[in-house]
Amino acid sequence: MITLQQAEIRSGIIKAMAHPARLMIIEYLKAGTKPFSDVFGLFNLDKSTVSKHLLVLKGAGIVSSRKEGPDMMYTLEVPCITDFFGCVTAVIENNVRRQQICLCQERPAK
Amino acid sequence: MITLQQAEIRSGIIKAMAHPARLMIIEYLKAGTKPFSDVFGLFNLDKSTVSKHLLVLKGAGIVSSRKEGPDMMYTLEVPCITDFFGCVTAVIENNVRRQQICLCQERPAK
DNA sequence: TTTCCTGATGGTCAATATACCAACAGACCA
DNA sequence: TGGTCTGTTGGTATATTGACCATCAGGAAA
Repeated sequence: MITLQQAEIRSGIIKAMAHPARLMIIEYLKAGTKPFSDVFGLFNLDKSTVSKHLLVLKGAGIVSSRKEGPDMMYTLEVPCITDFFGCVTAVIENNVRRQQICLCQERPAK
Repeated sequence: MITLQQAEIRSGIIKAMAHPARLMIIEYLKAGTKPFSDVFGLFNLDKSTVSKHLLVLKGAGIVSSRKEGPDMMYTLEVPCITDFFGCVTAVIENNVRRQQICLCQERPAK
């Protein structure tokens, strides 16, 4: 059985992924190292907000950064992270099947 | 590229995992269906707190519940979730290697 | 030097998450 | 009918998160 301390460390990593913007950043960096400006361009968010999201991912060890000329380059350190999304998708599909959530439209009132 | 809507749905699942107690519950239920009382016994937490954690996991579709006699039985619906922990462990080990965190003891002051 | 350009940091505020205790609800037993 | 066992729900207090704006810091260009 996993200890509470182990669970806390793990949840630190998972918390870092638990935000839509950060998931999008992870997906985006899967294609390779990108400059901050490209990541920023994905969102309608303040620069500071995007910077902080990247800081969270960096703090968790999921991405790394390195200065390159005027740009700050961000790299996904642990690509296996994205393998997990397959399972998350399985959860979502299972939920849809069980009609716990519906992505298409409301069910007609009975 | 993943859409914002997809990212929001995914992050809902991941948020549900992003708590030490809920990670421990997931690990625990990997061994099979268990009654509430067993899950409760893992923690020094109020009954209501454990019940709410289970509700979060259930809401995300990660576990399901079913009444069995006097007990409420909880089942892990998506065992692939735990495969992910291998990657999380890889992140942690990478962090340790890079000395971003240290599980053993403080480095001597230089 | 002064002026950009790039991105990080600090402050603040609203929303969310998480814990506890207390009270409740359903099933079964006395 | 009341008591007990099981787990859930409601209320509340506190901590954390995430957004914005404003400001700052470092390097390149004028």
